[in-house]
Amino acid sequence: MPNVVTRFAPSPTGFLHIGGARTALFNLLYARRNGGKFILRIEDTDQERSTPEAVRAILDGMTWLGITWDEGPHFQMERMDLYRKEAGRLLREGKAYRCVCTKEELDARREEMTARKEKPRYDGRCRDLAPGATEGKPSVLRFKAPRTGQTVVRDLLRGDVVYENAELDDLVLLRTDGSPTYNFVVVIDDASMGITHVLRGDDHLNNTPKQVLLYEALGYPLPRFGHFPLIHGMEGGKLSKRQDDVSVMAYREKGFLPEAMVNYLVRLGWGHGDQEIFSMVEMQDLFSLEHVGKSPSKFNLDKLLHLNAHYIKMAEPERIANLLVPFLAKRGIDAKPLPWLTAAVRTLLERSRTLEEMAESAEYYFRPKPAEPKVAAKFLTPEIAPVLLEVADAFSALEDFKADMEDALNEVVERRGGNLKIHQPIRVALTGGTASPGLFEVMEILGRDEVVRRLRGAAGRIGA
RNA sequence: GGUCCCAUCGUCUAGUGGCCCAGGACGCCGCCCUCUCACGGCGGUAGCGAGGGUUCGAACCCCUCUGGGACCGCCA
Repeated sequence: MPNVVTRFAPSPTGFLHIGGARTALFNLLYARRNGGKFILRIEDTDQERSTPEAVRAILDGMTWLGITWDEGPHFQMERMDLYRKEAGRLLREGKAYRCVCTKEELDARREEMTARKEKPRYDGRCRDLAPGATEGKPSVLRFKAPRTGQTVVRDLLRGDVVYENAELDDLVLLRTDGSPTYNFVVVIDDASMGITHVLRGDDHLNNTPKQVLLYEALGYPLPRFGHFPLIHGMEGGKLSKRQDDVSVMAYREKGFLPEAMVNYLVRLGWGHGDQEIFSMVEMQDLFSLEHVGKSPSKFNLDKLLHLNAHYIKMAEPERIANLLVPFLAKRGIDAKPLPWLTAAVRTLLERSRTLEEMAESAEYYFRPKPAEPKVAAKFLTPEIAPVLLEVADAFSALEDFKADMEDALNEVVERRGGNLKIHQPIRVALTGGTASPGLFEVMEILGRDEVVRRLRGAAGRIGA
């Protein structure tokens, strides 16, 4: 048995969330760093909201990011017998009780308490009902939590957090339909799977004392807990679907590389001196809980973009060419990952922050792109038209276009007096824009005939 | 409203009592490189939330305030 076992336990009710991905990553890294095991568990006790598509989405997202698990995925729905058995045990031992309060009654009481500015919670009125009193009525099983004393959560990141038991609730263990609730199954699962370190988001900190009490009631050994801060949206507050892309896969679709994503995520809340760039292997070697921050961090797209640009620059052009194909397809360009595409990609590597940007830039390699009227008016002037034609003629006479195009162009410039500004007009004629890779690189990719064709086409449009 | 957590440049962070009149990165600005854009190089901008302590000495320790956040469900 490894001395460290961590887990990621998402509920399959949507896509893999940015925050969830980081939680998974931290758990993976902590396990790896300590020679431990990382388990994936799907928390699907909420049958209303859980879907197989969401399970798929979570698995896909993790796989894409390279967050691999050693065991699982386990599904809670397959472990029902265990939960029922443990629930029965608590009931027999007098550590849980049947509660016949209806949802409506509970809601009404909660509202009253809120109106009185009290902390809304269960008042415990079914706690000491006579044994037969709940017979035949629909009921839930509640945990009989201690009313006095304190529960201490020993948190790896926050130190000891003390809760008054009087503040804690008699939480529901089994619903009316007999299905178990989150706080109950999470304890049973973590214990039965031998989880040694429960590392999760801050939003669970206030659940933890309730779970600690359950561990004690069930007679399980306590794991270590660690709660790290949440990731906030760009405008502050929770990540919101309106303002932020919360789904990991949305970033894949926008043309982010998984290694950029993971690198960005690991730096959100964790640091290692001044280092900014981390490979998965480095993270696994260096990660430690002591260097995880305690305050929430805001998601910052600019920095992600910068990291993505970095990784695109560093990547193998062949790989990027392959990844680029679907992005080109989205723009109606049917490109196979040919050597030619790789050559084109090579020219775009250091001027693209995402694959989407690269696909956009690459358009002129595949089809002529007309210049914007303003750009055309500035660079494709009537005076320049004959020069364009002259350059086209000079090019079309070349045997070895690649080797001689620069000289040929210079000769034309010399003939015209030497200080002719011809590069930008040619760039505009060829690419439709004023920004592109080096002119001669672009021309090499396009090839002599296409260059001549576009030059003549542009000159012709000036006349018209 | 109650309970709990948190607080260094706009943002991500380094910093665990003297090495810090606070370092790196993103962004932004300027310069250099240059056929454009980008890359790269160089330089700059900007911060310890406030007030009290403790100490010879505080970004680091304590208290109060302020601000932000989480949770309070038969959701997870």
